[in-house]
Amino acid sequence: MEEMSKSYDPQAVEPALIDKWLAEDAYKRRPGAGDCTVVIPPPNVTGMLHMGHALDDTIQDAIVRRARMQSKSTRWILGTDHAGIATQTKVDKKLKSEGVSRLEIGRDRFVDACWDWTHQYGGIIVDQIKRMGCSVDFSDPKFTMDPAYAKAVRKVFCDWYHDGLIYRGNRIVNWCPSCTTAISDDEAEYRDEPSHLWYLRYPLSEPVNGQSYVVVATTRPETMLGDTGVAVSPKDPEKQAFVGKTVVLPIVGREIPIFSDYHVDAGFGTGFVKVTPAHDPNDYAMGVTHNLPMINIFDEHAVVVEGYGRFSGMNRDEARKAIVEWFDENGLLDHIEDINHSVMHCYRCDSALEPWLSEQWFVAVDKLKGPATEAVTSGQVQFHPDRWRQTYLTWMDNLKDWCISRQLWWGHRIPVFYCDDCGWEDACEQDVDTCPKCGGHHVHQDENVLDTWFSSQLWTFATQGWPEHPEQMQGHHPTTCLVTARDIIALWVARMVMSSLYFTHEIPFHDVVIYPTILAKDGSRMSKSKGNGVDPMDLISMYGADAMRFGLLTLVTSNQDVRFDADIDKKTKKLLGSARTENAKAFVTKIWNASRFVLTNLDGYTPGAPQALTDADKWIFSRLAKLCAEVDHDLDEYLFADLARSLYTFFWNEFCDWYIECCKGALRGAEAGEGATDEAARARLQTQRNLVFVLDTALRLLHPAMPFVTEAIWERLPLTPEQRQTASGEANDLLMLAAWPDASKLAPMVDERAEHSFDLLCAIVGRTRSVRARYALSPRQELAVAVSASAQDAESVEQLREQIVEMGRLSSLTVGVDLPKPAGSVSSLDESLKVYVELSGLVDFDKELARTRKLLEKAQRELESVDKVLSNQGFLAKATPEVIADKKEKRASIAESIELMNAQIADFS
RNA sequence: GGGCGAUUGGCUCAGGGGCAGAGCACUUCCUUCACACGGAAGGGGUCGCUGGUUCAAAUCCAGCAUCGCCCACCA
Repeated sequence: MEEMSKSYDPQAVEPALIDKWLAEDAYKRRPGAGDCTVVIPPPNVTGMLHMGHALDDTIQDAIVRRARMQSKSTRWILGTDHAGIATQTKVDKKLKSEGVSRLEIGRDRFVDACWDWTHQYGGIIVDQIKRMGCSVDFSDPKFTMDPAYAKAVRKVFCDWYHDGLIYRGNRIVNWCPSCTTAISDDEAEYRDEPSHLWYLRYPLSEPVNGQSYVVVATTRPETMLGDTGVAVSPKDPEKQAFVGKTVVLPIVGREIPIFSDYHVDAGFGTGFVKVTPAHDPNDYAMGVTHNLPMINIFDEHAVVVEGYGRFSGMNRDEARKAIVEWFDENGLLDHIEDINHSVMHCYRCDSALEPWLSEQWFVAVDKLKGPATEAVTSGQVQFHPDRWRQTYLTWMDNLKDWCISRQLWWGHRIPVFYCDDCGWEDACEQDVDTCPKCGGHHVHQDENVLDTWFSSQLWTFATQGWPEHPEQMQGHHPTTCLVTARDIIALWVARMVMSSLYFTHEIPFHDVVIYPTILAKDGSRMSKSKGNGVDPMDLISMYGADAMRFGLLTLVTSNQDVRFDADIDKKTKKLLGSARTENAKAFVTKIWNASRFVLTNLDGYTPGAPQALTDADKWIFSRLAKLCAEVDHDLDEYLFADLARSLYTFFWNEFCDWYIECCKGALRGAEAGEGATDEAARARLQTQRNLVFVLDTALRLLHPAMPFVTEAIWERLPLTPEQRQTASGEANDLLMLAAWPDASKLAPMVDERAEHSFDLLCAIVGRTRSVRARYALSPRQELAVAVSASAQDAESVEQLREQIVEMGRLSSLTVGVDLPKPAGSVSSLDESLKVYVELSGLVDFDKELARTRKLLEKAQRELESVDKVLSNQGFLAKATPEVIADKKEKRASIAESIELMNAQIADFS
């Protein structure tokens, strides 16, 4: 076995292990007892891995790695999303930089360019996922535009179309004039912008109550060209006289009616609202109710269409300026107010969206939302943390029909075919070129493509052979869990539940794990434009993948967002470091070094079962058994911060700080050469076996969080082939496939008595260290210690005598029941022991005297406060017996401590 | 407007009726043969504010303040 290098270099070890795992086919889907199926939330092909992905994938890997070690049937499906708008935007930009527009090259060549882009960049994120150590099935990646996937998408569309769930309609949609596509409500972003409220005068056809005009307030003066009415509130008595009258629309000269509608808020503006049904969702609703004409004044680029004189051909901003000027010049501009106006923006290109009347495809949701609600209220689908259930249910409750058409070229084209000759129309799973009705050949397909979420909603089953090979889903659907971010609970999670229930009659997953959003250190969202984003690959190159993963897991609490502590150079935007990840890196190094210590102390080792020789062994076994149960619990409940904390505390603060130190004596014992006895040699061997056992088990438990360093060490452990077997008993030499520790088998090792004994050791050793530090004694200064204890505790201390003397650097250790205070000793109460450290001649007792008096005062104050509680009748009557007993015990301990201090003061005075 | 979260040491965060915690940073000591990416010992907090419930509140409840997120609306 290769020697362990003095320092651990993740940059060398990690890539080599990835190659090894892949070469040995360890990532492949595995048969087994029990199932663990996870689909990776498909990142956009255009993307680079960001912190959200890194966290998402780390969580999934931890889940999958444990399941694999348990020899469950694991299937972790990899894939990417074609991301319609995102990809089209990038390809558009690329073409533009080459001096071509997509309109010039046409649809087919543009789609080819998108495929080229996909092939060129789709692999980047997959490589990054691989570098993180994610044990996803790289051999069978999915893509939402794969031919098989496309078939699934098409079947879903056709079935819903024929079942009457998909329909076409004229609707106001959020139109992006730059992407020239409809954007769903969920994809639009509101942003407050300083703007104005323009008060415009609309002349009445005939005066009303002596008034010759009404004043309307608008933030969009340019849309007045399309006005077909003026509305007032039915609750506004003063305005009722105007209802039924008409105004003459300036510029256009159209006579339009004044009517009353509940949409109008009498208190806003003047109480008169201009109504533009083709360019505002509310006005559209009023237009439908009142049968108003819907006049579209903009083309797809938000440029004023023909027929409006000099205003035609102007874009929105030009038209606004020109129209306001016109009103001003003609004395119809009443006044202008400043206002903060929230404007919808395209979440991709950030252009202001235009409410625009157009023909779109919709999914009717009334039949889908009931079952999808039921799946969650019944607990079949569970959210972790549970509170996200409410987000899901609220959204489901308010759900409106879903606009699924997008005016893009990149995506699944809507499979509806039209016959130009006879007007036939149908959704078809196969392309059609001859009309089945009239036999004509003038058949064309709908130009629109589907919303990206329409295809990704099928992700759990379309990636598993549905609909052509349903047997592939057998035993792997519903999937185990979906790990994702909270901002797509509605966009994606909810839609997966709806479509899965409809088409597979199953929920898509049992558990939905929502992790906190990672914010920058200042609490703002990480974003490219702000330059405050952290690239996970930078973290990996600075600290290694294990450290990044572990650091990320410590962040996964039930919070809804967390700040990542990375410092970024403001000028260069370079990552300077992250304390959290740095600490995780130190932990990786600690694991390496502790293991190196164990492995370099194995001379004469032969494998054998662990067996406790001392309370120290019993203690660490007990702690290990508890850790194992804790780790299982944390993974079962998706409590990753707790998982990381448990592992860290056990390995560093218990195993390294105390147990290994405790073992050093026994390991050295037999090295004394000729003097070594058989007994010392036996103790040494058993200590080695115990160390290997604890280390081996700990590495297995650490593996899902930190796969690399644990695998690198484990291959060097002197284990038998049986010990290396998989959980199902197959031969194996990878930790990744080795059997997961069985908590129920370790449970008998829990030993509360031994844990108490070991606490006594820590107390005595800790006290001597503390005394040395206080009096600036050399760490090498040996001290004589006396301990007064109960009979049982005295026995425990005797049991650990060797370890205490060694670790505490004692010249002598006297143990007894009711032992008197040795002269010249400093005393203290630690745990249930009175510890006397003899310091005659070593220190200045005046100093100690002053310190003791101060402590005594504090203890007396404490005693008073405890006595106050204990004399409180309410407390005695209502507190639980345990709490009262604890309090009494505390009082006794303070009293004892005071007694000790008094004795000490008497001694030193 | 509706909902949710946060507010605990200088920083990033745990905890969740009965002794206030971790990591980083800070102070002192230690290069002793696993580890200075280390060890040991320390200092540092009125748990956002105001009330209430309770024998007991950092923890539960109400209100307030600040920060943030989601949903809806915005002529």
